[in-house]
Parts: sequence; structure tokens; C-alpha cells
Amino acid sequence: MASSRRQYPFHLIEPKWQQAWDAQQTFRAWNPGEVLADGHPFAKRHGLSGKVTATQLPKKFYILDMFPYPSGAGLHVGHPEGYTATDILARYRRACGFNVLHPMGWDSFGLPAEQYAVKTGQHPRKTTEANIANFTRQIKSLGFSYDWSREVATTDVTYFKWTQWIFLKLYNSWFNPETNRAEPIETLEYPKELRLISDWNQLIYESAPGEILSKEQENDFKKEFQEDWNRNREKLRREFRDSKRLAYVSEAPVNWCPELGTVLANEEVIDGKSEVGGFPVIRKPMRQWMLRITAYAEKLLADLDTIDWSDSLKEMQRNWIGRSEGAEVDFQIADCQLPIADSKIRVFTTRPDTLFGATYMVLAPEHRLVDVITTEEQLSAVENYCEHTARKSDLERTELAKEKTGVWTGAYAINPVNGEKIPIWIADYVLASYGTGAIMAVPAHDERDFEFAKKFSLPIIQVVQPPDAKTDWQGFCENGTSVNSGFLDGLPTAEAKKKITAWLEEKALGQKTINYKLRDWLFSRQRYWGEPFPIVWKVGPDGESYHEALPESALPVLPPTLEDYKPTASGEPPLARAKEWLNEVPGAVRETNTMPQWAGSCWYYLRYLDAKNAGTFVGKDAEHYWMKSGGDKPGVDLYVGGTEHAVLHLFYARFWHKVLFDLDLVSTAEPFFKLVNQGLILGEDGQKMSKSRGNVVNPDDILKEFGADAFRLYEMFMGPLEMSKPWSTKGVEGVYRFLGRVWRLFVDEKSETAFEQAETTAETQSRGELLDLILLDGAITDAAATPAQLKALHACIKKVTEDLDGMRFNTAISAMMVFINEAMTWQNKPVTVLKPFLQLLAPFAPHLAEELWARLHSTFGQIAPSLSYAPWPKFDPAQLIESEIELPVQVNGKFRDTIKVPVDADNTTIEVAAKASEKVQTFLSGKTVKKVIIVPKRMVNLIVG
RNA sequence: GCCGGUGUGGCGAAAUGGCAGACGCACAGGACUUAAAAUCCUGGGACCUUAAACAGUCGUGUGGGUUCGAGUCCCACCACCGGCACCA
Repeated sequence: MASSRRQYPFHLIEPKWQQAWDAQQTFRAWNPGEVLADGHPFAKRHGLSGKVTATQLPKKFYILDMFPYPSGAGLHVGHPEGYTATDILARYRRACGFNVLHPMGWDSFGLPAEQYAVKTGQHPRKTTEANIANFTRQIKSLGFSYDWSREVATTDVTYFKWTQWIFLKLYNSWFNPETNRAEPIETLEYPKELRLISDWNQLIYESAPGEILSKEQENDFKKEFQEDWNRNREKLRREFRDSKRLAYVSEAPVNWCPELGTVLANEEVIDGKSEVGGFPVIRKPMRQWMLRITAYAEKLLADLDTIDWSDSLKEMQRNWIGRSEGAEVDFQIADCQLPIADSKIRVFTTRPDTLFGATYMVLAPEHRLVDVITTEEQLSAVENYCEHTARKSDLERTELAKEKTGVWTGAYAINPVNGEKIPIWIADYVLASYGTGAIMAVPAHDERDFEFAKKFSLPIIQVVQPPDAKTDWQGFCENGTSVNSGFLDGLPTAEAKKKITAWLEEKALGQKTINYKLRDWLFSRQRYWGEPFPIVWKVGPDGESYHEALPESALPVLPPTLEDYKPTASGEPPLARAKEWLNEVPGAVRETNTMPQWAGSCWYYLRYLDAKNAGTFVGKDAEHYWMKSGGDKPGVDLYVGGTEHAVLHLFYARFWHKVLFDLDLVSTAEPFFKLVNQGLILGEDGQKMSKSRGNVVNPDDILKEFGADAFRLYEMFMGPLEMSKPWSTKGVEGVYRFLGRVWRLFVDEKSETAFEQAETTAETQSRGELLDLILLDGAITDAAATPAQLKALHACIKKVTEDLDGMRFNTAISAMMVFINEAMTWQNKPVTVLKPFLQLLAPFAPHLAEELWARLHSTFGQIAPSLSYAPWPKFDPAQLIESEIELPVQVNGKFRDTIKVPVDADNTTIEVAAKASEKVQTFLSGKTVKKVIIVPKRMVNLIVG
């Protein structure tokens, strides 16, 4: 493939500068309190030395990439798209004088390494390390300006120790609805009967009000109470406490894949089958760790308004949270002999105004009361139905959505507004997990209820009149006016909702409620290659087991060494195989689940701030400087990554961050101020890149043939960052040619020929020195620039600067192409024009720019200041001002000609000039000019009739 | 079904309501070369006229509208991509 002649010796230039940046730690970012390296270009630029304080440091700019999972397949061309965009901006911001934090790391826990371990017995750490090494090589070969001293990997013990530590924080916190924030579990108030024995007098008074006890009686009471306490209350207190923690245990149905012998996350299940292997997945209840993310639903929703994310992304998160306002209403079960708690069915509805139209009720098949209310005659039918639906997966339930199914329980409920007896059905179109798991069915004004009612011939009563009389009221689900609704009649929907809700509250039949689709986060996986929980299980005096957190001093909890990484035959996680490890803590057994891959990525952006800190997850000063006090924007200034993480990662990370914020461990409510999703890069055929399609492009191949600068430039030139766009290797050649033209603008052609000849015969080792054979073009001088040259330069500065601010990389590159196309025609090339141009090019093609920058300086006997920290060129508008401008002339709105007029010409002059144009005259002849529209400096339009 | 995004030459794309197609790819012609590659120069939306050009007409998914003027703003629709999907 690489047969054609190189445009320029990138194969020597790129490694040369990558090594130089590495050796000088050019891109090292400095924290407050750190001692700057002597002579570091950052120190020179900002006139700093020695130990720096937060106030001495310039403004921070935190620019972050979503760190990759280091897969065995290596980098694909999609990764460098976002990485290049952020790198360009990082370099640009450095030139603008910011203290830029631009780190990289590895989301290295994950299933592939584990599955490889199951197959081969190779420890996942080995696979992971090899993959990280390969990713590092590939990423470094692209010349990104990462501060590698801050590299983190979620699988590093020094990292996941703090992931476990944060888990302990979650475990040891509860969400206080009164203060509306997470608090240490110690602030939890227990119900009266569970309070600690802190005040005997109070206790004695409460158990025997009005009595005065003798000393003896009091002692007896204390003894008895203490014994009773020891028997029961400690356990009850613990259960109460555990039920409030942000990390808690529940029995939840999970996606169990018998074939793989593991539980899968929802996102790993596609169409009811495992993403890997395509094996069937069934629902199975298992003991699981959950995180109480639902407590943060409102904050996660409200704070979206404070961050600069795309509307579509915010919308996805809003949908995920699924907030809906409505009311809960209690329906009395008719002819009911049950205890009070069981005698009512509570429903959630967003349309309480339609209550008069409720003609039946539906319970989810899993609803608690199904067994209780079903009548003798209906028993077998109901049992049958429940059993049938239980066997269906979620997918089957929705797939069969077109055809509603259900069965009558034989029972009735009383509609609280009109006392009507309405039948209670069960149907799987009602989900147990949303709302109360029961609904009031209003078939006239709900599509699903309407369908169901038609199928089972249930009554349909109109209670909403559509605003347009022609609209059919049957199945009308929007807002209208209440009818057939007693005291609501005539009210528009919004008001009817308010009135009925107030009425229900007054009668204690219901209340206004807010419901969320969001569920708590299932946080445990039955895997080996994840963070072990810092949790042990103990057995209480009653023989029941309970969980307990390990102390911070027990961190990190390391995973055991195993021979076999498969889950046990009984379906227990692989960690259960390590008998010794399991029983390491005296009197306790370790938790054998591990955390999901999302755990590590929930806080890595914080670890970067202070990656080496052994004493805490992130130092306070570093956190405060980078996240809050040091810059214009709170949190990460710019976060770039793919849409595939639009909900999960970005949602989970926001949640953790908010908990840490509540616990006073971070200083902002949101982690990522601005977020941009880069678009997908498709294959050359316009299809998604995939091995099976055979359209995958390997960056290594492109780099080898065209170099890193061309690769970077092409990825940015393809189109707007956020769009999906197809790859074109021909397109790479185009920008590669552009870089070649830049090179030829600067170098002497004869010397390059000499270099090429020398290179073919040279030893490999000495090839780097051969670069010295290449000389600068003699036309480059320190002569003054012409106005035309300055105009070309400043037009370019303006466009590139504006486009970088707006992240329009493709048009910035085209502006540089325009400059080069013009500069190629110059006989004299003033150094004062070429230097600023190289600065503009530097963020995009840093290796080539550095090389030429160094040559320009050395040729003119100067020592080159670091290009990476050279102040960004200033645009001078004076250089673009012209004495004459071209104006388009339209006749009746159609373009006919252009005229040249002085830039400050008045309207009369312009009108005369426009009418004088020959081409225009042909359209004016025989007609009168009725109106002249002149937009200063833009155009002229003559209206004729 | 709902939500979001995108529709512009052969292709990737560009255009604060003001000369549509900058820049690049591919293509064609020319220069250089023994030749090729590389490089440099030139051309190019469609149609119609023409020896050629000039001029002209049409042209930004479709149909309307606002405006002196619309790729851009408004209304309705179509297609493709992404997300959600019985959430009461």
C-alpha cells in the first residue's frame, strides 16, 4: 500500500516530537501546592517558579475524554475522533493562557477479560495490562497532549480502593427528605420504639405514664428493657437503618443467563438474549445490592437546567427519570371482610379528572392483593393467568402488547366519587413496578384501557369533551372539558385535576403524587473482574444473616486468586470459589458479588485531579481548584464522548457526584458543565463499522501511511464533530496533501531531494539526524509583510479562532487550506506571517508545526519558545479593512451583477453605481425603478415594475 | 406510537435572511517526465442556446406561507438515522 512517495518525513518528525514532549513533560498540569519544574514552559509562560498557590495559577480549564475500555481489538477510528477534538481544544486553551487539565485513563474492569479468563485460565489482570499497553501505544502515537502523570486505571488497587471507599460512603449514608440531601447514617432518627436508651426517664415515662417508680422498680425496668433490647431491638434498629441506606440489599429479579452462568446487566441483554453469544436470558429473583438513585430523581432532573448539554441528551435523561405528576386514589374493595390495610386498592393516575369515567380496575398480576381478593369461582382462571405471565420475559410481555390479555378476579371495588361498583381485573399491561401496580381504567380516555375494554366488553363512559366538537371522544386522551363528572362538569382538564385532587385530599381518599419511571440502580454483578464489595455477612442470634460494612482500614478489599473464573454450579458468583478468602474476616463471610463496570467510571474524573493521592480519593485543594474556584465554569469545562453513554454512565456519575456533594466531599452539584457527543464514524460504505461487514478501519494502518497529523486533521475535516459521517481513506489523502503543501511552503526542495536520497542509503539509527539535511526555503525572510499577506493571515486567525471557540474544526481547517493555497503563490514569505500561521496549525497538526516552528527560529538565530505555550495570535481587524468592496446587485430579488464601491459609499452613490451596471441595465430597460433596498456593506436590490 | 436529529453537486461538506455549493475527495483537460507516480495549472450543479463563450431558465427532500429577498423563518407532509416504548 505505502508505495507512493511521502509528502513529508512525518515518520521521523512525529516520533521526534512525541519523545521531546515526553522528556520535557510539556503537558504536565500543575496543582495548587505543587513545585513547578525548573524551566518548564508553563512556568516560563506565566512567570511562575517554585511552589504555586491556587491564586498564582492561571485559570483552569478541565477538558476530559470519556476514558476507553481497553479491549483486545485495540483502538478503532471512532476513539480518536473525540480525543482529537479535545486535544485541539486543550492545546488551544494552553496557548490562550489557561492551566489545562487533559488526562487519560482506563475503564479496565469488564466482561471480555473475564470471559477470556474463563476460557483460557489467564488472569484478567494480565489480559487487561496487555490491552492497556496496546491502547497506550496507539494513543501516544497520535500525539495527544495528555498529562500522563495522572493516568488512572479502574483496575489499579490504588484506584479501586477509593471506589470501595465511596461505596462505604453510600452504604453509610441515607437520604434525609427534610434536608433534601444525603447525610451520614448517624443522623438517622429512629421511630420511637427503636430509639436508643439515651434517656431512661423518657422511656420509663413512655412505658408507664403517670406512675412514679421506686429505685428498685426502676432497676428492674432497666434490666428487663435491656434484655428485651438485646433480644429484639438491635435487630429491628439494624433493619430500619439498612432500609434507609443509599446502598441496600433487595431481592430483585435479574437477568440470569444459564448458558453463560452469570447475571447480565439490562444493557447486556438484547431482545431477550445475551449480547455475547445470543443465549436465552431468564428473569430470576436473587439477592442484590441496590443504590438508592431514586432519592435523587428530582435533583437529577432539576439540575439538568444548570448544565450546558445538548437538548436531545437532556431529553433522554428526562425521559429516563420519567417524572409524572398525578394523584394516588384509594378504591375501597366491595363487600370486604379484610383488615383495613388490605381493604383498599391504591392506584396512581395522571388524570384524576377522569375519575368519574373509571369503569373497572386493573391490578398487575404480581400485585399483593391478587391472592386476597380473587373469588372462589375465578381462582383457577386467575392462578392460570398469573402463572402464564410469570413465565413470560419482559420482552414477550411487550411484544405481545398488541393483543391485550387479562382475567376478572371476581371482586369489585367502589369508585370513591360516585359509589359505583366496578369490577377488578388483572392484566399484564399493568406493570407491578410502576406507580402502585394498580390502575383505575378509564377506557373512554386512555388508549390501553380503551383497547382492553373493547376486547372484554367493559363499559365506556365519556367524561372528557374534546375542544373540537368534531373529534371523537372515544379514545380521546388529551385535555378537554369535563362532562358526566358531577361537580367537575364544565371545567377544563387542568382545573378539573386541581379540584378533584383537593376534594380527594379533603376526604382522605387520595393525594397529589409525583411518580418516576426511574428505578433504583441494581449495583451487583456475579462476576470475578470487578471491585469486591467491602461488605461481610454475619449471622445474628436468631440465625438470620445480616450485612456489615468493613472499616475503612480494611480497604482495599482485593479479589482472591482463582484457578477457575466460572460461577459455581449452583449459580453463585466466582468469588464464592475462594474458600479461604471468603472466611478471612473472623466470624463473618465476605460478600461474593462484585460491582458493575459503571462503578469505576462514576468518579474517575475526580481521581485525575489528584491521581497519586494515597491519603484520600481526591485532595480538597486540588478538587476545589479544578472543579470550582480555578476557572469560569464549575466542574469539567468540556466532556466529550459517544452517545452510547447518554443515559447510563452520565446518569450514574451525576448521582454519585451529588451524593459526594451532599456529604461535603466535592464542591459542585454537577460534575460535567459542558458535554458534547461526537458522532459515529461509519464505514466507507456508509454502514456502521463492524467486523462482520468487513468495513473496519484500523488507525495503525492509516498512521503508518499518512502519519498522525494527517489522521488527526482528517478526523476533524470530515464534518461537524457531532454528526455521524462515513470514513474515506481518499479524504485522508486530501488533508495529507495539504500538510505536504504546508511542508513545501517552508522547505527548500533541493535539500529535501538530497535528504531523500541520503535516507534510502542510511542506517536506521541515524535517520533522525538526516532531518538536518533539510533546509528552509530561501524565500522565507524577515522582510516586512505586504498588506495582502497580512490580510490572508488575519482572515485566517479570525476564522480559526472563532471556529475553535465554536468547535467547528472542519471549517477552521478549510480556512487554513485557503491560507496555504494563497501563500503558495508568494515569492517572498515573511517569517512574521509564517510563525503565527504555524501557531494556528499547531493544535491540529502539532508535530509538523513544532518541527517547522523550531526550524524557523533556528534559521533566524533564535531559540524557539515552546510552541505549546506560545501566546495565541491576536486577530487585528485593521488588517482586513479594504477601501473598496464588492456588492451584489439584485433586480427584483434576483442576482444580476456585482459592483465595486468605496467601503464608506453612501446610498446614493451605491444606487447610481448599481443602475450604471451594464448587466443590470438590460433588466431595467423599459421599466421604472419603484424601490431601492440597500443593506449597507451587504447588497443592493432594485425593485422594478 | 412518542421524543430528538438530519435531508444541499458523483461523494464528505460550506453558507449572521442577502452572489448556493467555500474547502476537500473523485473526475476531466493541460504542464513537467522517455514513461508513470508525485507535483503544478485549468475546468466543472442541471437544463437550454452556442463552433465556443456570453446571456437565459431551473436548482438546497415535498407542498404551501412570510419577506424586496428563504438552504436559512413559519405551517403541513415525506424519507433516513438515533433514543424510548403498555410508565396509567
